[in-house]
Amino acid sequence: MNKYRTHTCGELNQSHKGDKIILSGWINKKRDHGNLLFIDLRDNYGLTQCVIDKDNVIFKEIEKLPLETVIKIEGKVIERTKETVNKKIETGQIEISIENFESLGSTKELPMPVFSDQEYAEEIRLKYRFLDLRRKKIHQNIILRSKVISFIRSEMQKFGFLEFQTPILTSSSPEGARDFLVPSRLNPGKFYALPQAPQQFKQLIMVSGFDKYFQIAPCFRDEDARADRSPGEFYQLDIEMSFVEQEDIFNIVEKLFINLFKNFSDKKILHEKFPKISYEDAMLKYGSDKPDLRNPLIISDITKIFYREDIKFEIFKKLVKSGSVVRCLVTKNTKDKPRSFFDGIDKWAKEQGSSGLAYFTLEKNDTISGKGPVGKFFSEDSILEIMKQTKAEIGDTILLSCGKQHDVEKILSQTRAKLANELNLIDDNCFSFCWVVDYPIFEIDEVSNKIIFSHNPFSMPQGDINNIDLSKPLNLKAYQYDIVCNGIELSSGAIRNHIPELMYKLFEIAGYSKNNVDENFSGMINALSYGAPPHGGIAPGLDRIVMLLADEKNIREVTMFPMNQNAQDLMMNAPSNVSDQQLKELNLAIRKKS
RNA sequence: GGGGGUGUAGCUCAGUUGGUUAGAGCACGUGCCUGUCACGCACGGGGCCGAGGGUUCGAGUCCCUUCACUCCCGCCA
Repeated sequence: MNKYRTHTCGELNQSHKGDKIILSGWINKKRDHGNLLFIDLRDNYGLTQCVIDKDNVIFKEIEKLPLETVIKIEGKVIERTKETVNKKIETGQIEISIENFESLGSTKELPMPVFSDQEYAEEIRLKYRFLDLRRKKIHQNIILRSKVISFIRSEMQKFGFLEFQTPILTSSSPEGARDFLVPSRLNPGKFYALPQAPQQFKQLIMVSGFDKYFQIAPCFRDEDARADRSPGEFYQLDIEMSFVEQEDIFNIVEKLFINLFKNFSDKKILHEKFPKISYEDAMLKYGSDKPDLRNPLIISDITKIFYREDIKFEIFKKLVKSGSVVRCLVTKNTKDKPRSFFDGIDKWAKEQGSSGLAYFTLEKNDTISGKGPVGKFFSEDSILEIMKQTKAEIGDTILLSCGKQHDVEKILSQTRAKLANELNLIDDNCFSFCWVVDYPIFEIDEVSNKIIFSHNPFSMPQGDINNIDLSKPLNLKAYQYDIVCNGIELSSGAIRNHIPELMYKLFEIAGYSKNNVDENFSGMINALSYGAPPHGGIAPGLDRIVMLLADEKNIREVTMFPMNQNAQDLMMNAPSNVSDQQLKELNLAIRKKS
């Protein structure tokens, strides 16, 4: 209790009847009857209706206050009559009879209303974020975020993890995303980089013997934004453990996630033991390494069928002979969908940059046949074979894509999501987690045609580490894994490669010489040479976890002060120009645009 | 870097085939109203129709250019 309030706006009820109280908060809403005025007073904790009539000398004054003025109200708690109780708010059993008030903070005309469930343009919301954050939904989202972080901290500590901070100013690394750079005043011409993740530090923490580490870690990547990706910065629950195998990490993370999601959401968790899907399987069955398992549609490879004589689909057959694959999706019982539906899907697929989708619906009269634009190319026998391989039944529709494997995977993955959406196949009231495992260490870069690391260069190859066959690098799998929930990639992690000699060999395959590695990863490689424990970890994205729990589609809805798509903070005017003096101290010159 | 969508009052939006004075709700101002909780009623102020150029007798509306925001692709080990 102080001079501003005896209670909050969310706590008064009949038990306070007759009490003299003081509340402070914002004027959320006024209902002015001329001789009787209702004010809904709002603070972080709730709403309380306050009432005053014209007999009070301050009536005229308080009547004039605009919405969102901050006021202090002194008054008495009155029990409402039965007819006037408001069941929609916590304090609806009572109201405050206003005896006196004081304006604590006046307001200019509002650029956006606070009391409204309407959607507003992003620009105005970000510029006046402090107003936007007063609004109920986003206010609750931010509170949820805080509670989620507290919960995670307490769980991790219970599991025996220690929380450490790692440097924000560190060195640039050649692998991965574009770095944010910070010029060094004391070392002219040199730059720090903000960490893309505390990857090397967390491994160094293990080498230092701390055994189990976690951190709610800020990560900085200078890449373009998406709805589920903030520009600039985001947070990870960074975890690393010593003397562990992949399965140990899985156990900890599954426990944490099940507790977390059960605690903060009523949605059903489909598999409490997260299914494990190999990268290869995921790419085949879902066309993506972040499959939404709520979606029942599965992709099948039917390339081989196109070698049959009794299929006359010459375009596909020709492509298959030159190395293309044919894969398909099956929609159940869609025989009554109008032709325009599937033509629309085909048209959409072409707009996504693919060569389109062929389709036919399985029909049975005297014989089984394919109905639709390309159905006539398939004999009854060939259709039976397709039905066998895809488990399709009469009345189902087969949608086919033919092309390079990578392109087919991509378009069928998108089609899978689109069809599920349009056919309403996804139960939005559940969470479906899975592990994607067995990632390849290397892949071929499409542009340069060279072998590059497909994910993390620090991951441990699978197999006997004393005797790994490096002759076919593209076949090498890593102890590398992702958690996916409802089609959203929540995190990736790995058992790390803690053996310098092996690391040099892998880097060599990706085109880095020993000197090169020594230079770029000196901190890591040096540390690993002085008795490093086997270790591994993972780093779930915190913002995306909160997004799922808050049931939001956009990451800015769970971020307090986000930047816009062009990485600008409209409220603080960042980034901004700096003085010549500052530039001079940093030995920097701005190059004029040509 | 590329593609899509949007841009009209402080906010959310409508605006017909190109037609004379650009509308509504909320907010704001004035007045009326003693039980509302999205209070109600009346009146009022408020607009470079994102910007620039063009077509036309005439452009919020059609064309071109450009800017801003947003979604997607590229990118994000």
